[in-house]
Amino acid sequence: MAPRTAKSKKQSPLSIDPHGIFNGMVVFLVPMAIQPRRLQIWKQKLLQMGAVVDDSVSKRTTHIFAANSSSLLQVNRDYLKRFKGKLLLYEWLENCLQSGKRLSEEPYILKSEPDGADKSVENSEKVHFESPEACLSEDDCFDHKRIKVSCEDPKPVGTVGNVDNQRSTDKRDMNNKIKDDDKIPSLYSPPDLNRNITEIFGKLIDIYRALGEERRSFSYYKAIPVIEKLPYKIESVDQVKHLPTIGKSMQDHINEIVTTGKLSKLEHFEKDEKVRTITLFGEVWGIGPATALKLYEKGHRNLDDLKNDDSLTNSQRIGLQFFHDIKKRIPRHEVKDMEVLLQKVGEEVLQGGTDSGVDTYFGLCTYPGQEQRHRIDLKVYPRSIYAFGQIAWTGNDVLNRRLRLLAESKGYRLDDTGLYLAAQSSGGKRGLKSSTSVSCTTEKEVFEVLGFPWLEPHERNL
DNA sequence: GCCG
DNA sequence: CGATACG
DNA sequence: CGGCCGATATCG
Repeated sequence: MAPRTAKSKKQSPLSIDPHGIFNGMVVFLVPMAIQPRRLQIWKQKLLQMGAVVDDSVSKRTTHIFAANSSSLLQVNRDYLKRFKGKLLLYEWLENCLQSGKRLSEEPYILKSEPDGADKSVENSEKVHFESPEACLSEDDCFDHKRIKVSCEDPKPVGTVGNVDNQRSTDKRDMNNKIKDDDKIPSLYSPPDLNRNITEIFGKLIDIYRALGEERRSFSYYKAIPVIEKLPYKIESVDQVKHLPTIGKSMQDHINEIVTTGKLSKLEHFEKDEKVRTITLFGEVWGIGPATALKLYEKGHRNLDDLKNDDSLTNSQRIGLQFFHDIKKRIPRHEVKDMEVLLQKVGEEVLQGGTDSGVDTYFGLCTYPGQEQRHRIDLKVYPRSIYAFGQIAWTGNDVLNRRLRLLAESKGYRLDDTGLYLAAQSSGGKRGLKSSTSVSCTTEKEVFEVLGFPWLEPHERNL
């Protein structure tokens, strides 16, 4: 069994903003020539942002959306004749969502053909195409257009379980420095057009956490990916009003940032010596608010002071030692390579003798708000390997060396990637529970079972 | 911090 | 175990 | 107002 399976995150009921940019609209969507999935997304967005979506055209309908004029044949003629609202191309919707604004409808108006109902020439002119020669038929034109405009709907569900592909462990893969994520904004490369905001929010995460305000910190933590994935640069608060996780306060902050370029609240924090110090301490892997405060009150004021403190745990010591390295992001393609390697290593180390086994948790986290983050971590435990998101780290050098050795024997160089393999094994309830009745209750036992020489913590050179 |  | 921490 | 992530992972 996997030590952990992906959490199937239930779709949080998205908040509905009756004053969103689509407010007042009563909409009918012509499903023809549209992928059901896209339709579903649009419907959801419309609802979310103040529109009403009907299953049929009625008197109250204000807007009908269609992919093209032929699609309108699906709509009852009589309804269409009486219809006084606007007939629009779906493109309008897409562009509104992309820009976050309610755009002018005029360029997107689709005329209904009262009679004859053949392909309308005017329509083609309303929406002009960059390469008309490529347009064999109207439908082709729309498809063409749609492909260029639309971004694939990224379904950020992490792949879970054993790797099913990518068996090759050639160096070729490692050296393959292709930037696979430059062009298409997707899950793996969010547009990130609002770094001015997310950067500041990121600092607030650390600050509030260091101050012990975990809840508040977590709010910013959740807000960042929401902002990160926006396909447009925020220029006004209005573009952000409807977003989940962005409430009054964050809106104010965003407003201040986009208008003044800074956030006085952050600057205030950064002027405070104590806040600055404990925030710094809190950035050390393994040091949280409680410890940070304790260290501060002990009189420590910088990282060098900490190095001489003997109260640090093993993890914290490593966190300190690799203060910068451990924050580095590992490119996805490298992580993928590592995973393959680690999987093999794990199999060798454990020889398939456990029921927790060597599983990989690979892909993007499905934790709330985290699914769009552009990062991947690797965590390696004695019995399991997690490819997880941001960093790989270790607390134990024995396994570290062993893995590194194996890695290098296969032509990988782990040093460059800042890969620190974890081996903070814990015994107890998380010991090896195995169908083959290998059971350990202490860390030492685990090591013995794994065939590692046991070293007391103080004997482990780091 | 946000949300219900 | 509770406390603490991470992403 | 009160509750709020993780079938969290680890440490002492």
